Amino acid sequence: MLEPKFIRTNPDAVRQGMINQKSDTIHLDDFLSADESWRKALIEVDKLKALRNDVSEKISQMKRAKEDASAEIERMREVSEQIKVLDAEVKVFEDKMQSALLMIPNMPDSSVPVGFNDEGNIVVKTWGEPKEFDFQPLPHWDLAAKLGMIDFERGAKITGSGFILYTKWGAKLERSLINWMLDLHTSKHGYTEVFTPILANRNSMTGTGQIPKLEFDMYRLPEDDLFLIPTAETTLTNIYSQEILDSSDLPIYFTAYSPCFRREAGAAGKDTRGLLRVHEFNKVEMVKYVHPEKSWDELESLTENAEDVLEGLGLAYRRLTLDTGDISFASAKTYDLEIWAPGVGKWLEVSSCSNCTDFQARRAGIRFRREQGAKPEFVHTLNGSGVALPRLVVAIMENYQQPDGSIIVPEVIRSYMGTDVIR
RNA sequence: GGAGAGGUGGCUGAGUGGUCGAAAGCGGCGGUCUCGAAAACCGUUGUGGCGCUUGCGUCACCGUGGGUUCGAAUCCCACCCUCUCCGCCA
Repeated sequence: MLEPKFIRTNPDAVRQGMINQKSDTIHLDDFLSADESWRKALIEVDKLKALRNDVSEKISQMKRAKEDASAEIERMREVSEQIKVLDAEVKVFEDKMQSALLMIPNMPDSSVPVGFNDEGNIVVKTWGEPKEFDFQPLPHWDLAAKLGMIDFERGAKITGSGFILYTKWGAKLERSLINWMLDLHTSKHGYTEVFTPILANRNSMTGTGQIPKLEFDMYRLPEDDLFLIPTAETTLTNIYSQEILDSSDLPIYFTAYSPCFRREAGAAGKDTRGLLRVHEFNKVEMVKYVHPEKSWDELESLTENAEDVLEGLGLAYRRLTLDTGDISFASAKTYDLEIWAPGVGKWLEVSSCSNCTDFQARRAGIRFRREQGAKPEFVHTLNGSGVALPRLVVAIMENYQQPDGSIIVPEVIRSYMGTDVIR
C-alpha cells in the first residue's frame, strides 16, 4: 500500500496513477474523506484520554492517602463514556481508511508507458530468432498425445479441466526442468533455495496484495480461511513479514519451486487449449528483498536471471515493458518475458518480473535498519518467475520437435532427463 | 482430535488492579580508565499514530480481538501460536 501521508499530501498524483491503471478512484475518495474524519475524531479522543490518564493518577494518589476520590471517579465515569463513543467512531473511520487503502494500487514508475490493457506494452529486447521449420510443426497437444507425455482427459477426470496429468517423459521433463532451474538460480545467480507451504493465510495474502482485490480468483478453504497460493511470491515475500532486518542481511535472494493455483473465473474457451492456460501449474519463483536505492538495478538483474533460463534452453524470447494498464496491482514496473511457440504460432508469457518497491513491504511490515539505532525503513521487494513450467514445456516440445514426431532434449537438461531424445 | 503448561522489549526473565512503557541480567551504543584491548565503573538503548514543530507535547502498543473497571501487562470471554503427554498418521 501507499503511505497514508503521501496520499494525503499528493492526492492528485495518486489519482492520476490510478486512472492510468484503470483503477476505480472511488477508493481514493473514500480514503481521503475517512482520513479527514478520522484525524478529527482522533485528536478529540486523545485529549480525553490525556485527561483520564491525568485524573487516574490523581485518584490513585488520593486512594493511597486514604482520601475520598468519589467525585473524581464520578467525573471520569462520564469521560470514559465519551471515550468509548469516540473510540468506536475512530475505529469506524480507521476501518474505512484501511479498506480503501488496501484497494489503492502501487504507483507506476515514471518510466512505465501509459496505456490501456496491453496496447502500450513495448518490446524492449529480443533474443534469438523464431525457429523456421521445413515441415509443418505440430502443436504440443498433438506431440504429447503421440509421445504419451500428457493425459489431458484423465487429468480432467481426476480433478477437472485445466488440471494436468503428466505421464512418462512428460512427468520427467517437468521434474527435470524444475531441478535444473533451481540449480541454475542457486549455483549461478546466488539465490537461496527454500520450499514454502502451498497454503497461506489471509494475512499473508493481504501482505502481498492478492487480497482484497483478487480473493475470488484464488482457490480457498473457507473452513480454515486458507488459500492455495497463486504463486510462491506470496509465501516467499511473507517470510520476513512483520520483521526488522539488519542492513547487512540485504540483499536477500530466495528461489523456490511451488505448484500455483488459479481459478481465473471464465477462463475456458479460446487460447486455453492444451497447456496454454491451466488452473494448476508448476513454477520456479525468485523473490528479492533489497535496499530501496538498489531496487531498479535489482529488477534488471532479476529479469536477466529469468532470461538466462530461456537462453540456456535455446528458446527465442522477447522482453516487454508492461504499460500502466497491464501492470499488476502491487508493481511499480514489470517486464514480461515471452517465448515463441511455433506449433501454436504464438508468443507465450513465461515470466513476469516486477519491482514492487515498498508497496508490499509496507503492507506486510518488512523493514530494515541501516545501522544500529537508525529508524527502521521499508525494504523493496521484487519477484519474478524463473520460469513458469507449462508454457516452457510447450515451447520446448514445439521448438525441438522433429519430422518423425520425436523431441530433441535441450542439452542443459539431458543429464536430468537421462536421454537425448523423447520418442 | 483429547489433556496440561505457556506467549512480556534484540535475548533471558520479573511483574496478578493504580507512581508500569514495564524490574533485573545479557547484548548493543557512548564515555571514564588504558599505549591499545579486556575487566570494572558511569550513561544510554523499543515501535507506531496524531498535533504543533524539527524539538517538544500527546495517544496507543506486554500473542490477536472483544469485555469488566474511574483506572488493565495484571480480572473475564473468544480466537491464534508454541511446548509436553496421549490418540491418529505419510
